[in-house]
Amino acid sequence: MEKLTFYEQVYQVVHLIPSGRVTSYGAIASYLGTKGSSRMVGYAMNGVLKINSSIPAQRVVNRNGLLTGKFHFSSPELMQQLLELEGLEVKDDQIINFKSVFWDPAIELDLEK
DNA sequence: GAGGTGACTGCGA
DNA sequence: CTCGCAGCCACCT
Repeated sequence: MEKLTFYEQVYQVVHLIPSGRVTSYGAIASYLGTKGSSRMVGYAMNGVLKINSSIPAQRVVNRNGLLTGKFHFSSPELMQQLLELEGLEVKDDQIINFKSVFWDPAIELDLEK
């Protein structure tokens, strides 16, 4: 793990997000060590989506639980639809009970350690 | 090599 | 409460 770009690192973490859970860009950034650059996570997703559209990017939202990046999907409504299919509640582009479904890689992945 | 961009975040007014 | 500004860093042209 040295030649991997930020995109690939983000890709792996996002891919590890369990169904029905969501995380924030800041959480991923913090886990990757670049906590100061939460923007890079979102930027990475944009690039990763182009090379691999199978990534559950709908599980990645901003720290408010708001679907900020929904417009980057095939359709803006697709992101909310995917989240609802996973059992999440979305209202006004915002995830209901967000903290209850929040999945922090820095905690969940570091738990076994 | 340098400049521009961005799916964020936190703090101040 | 809402709105605005600055910092942050990797990737692309």
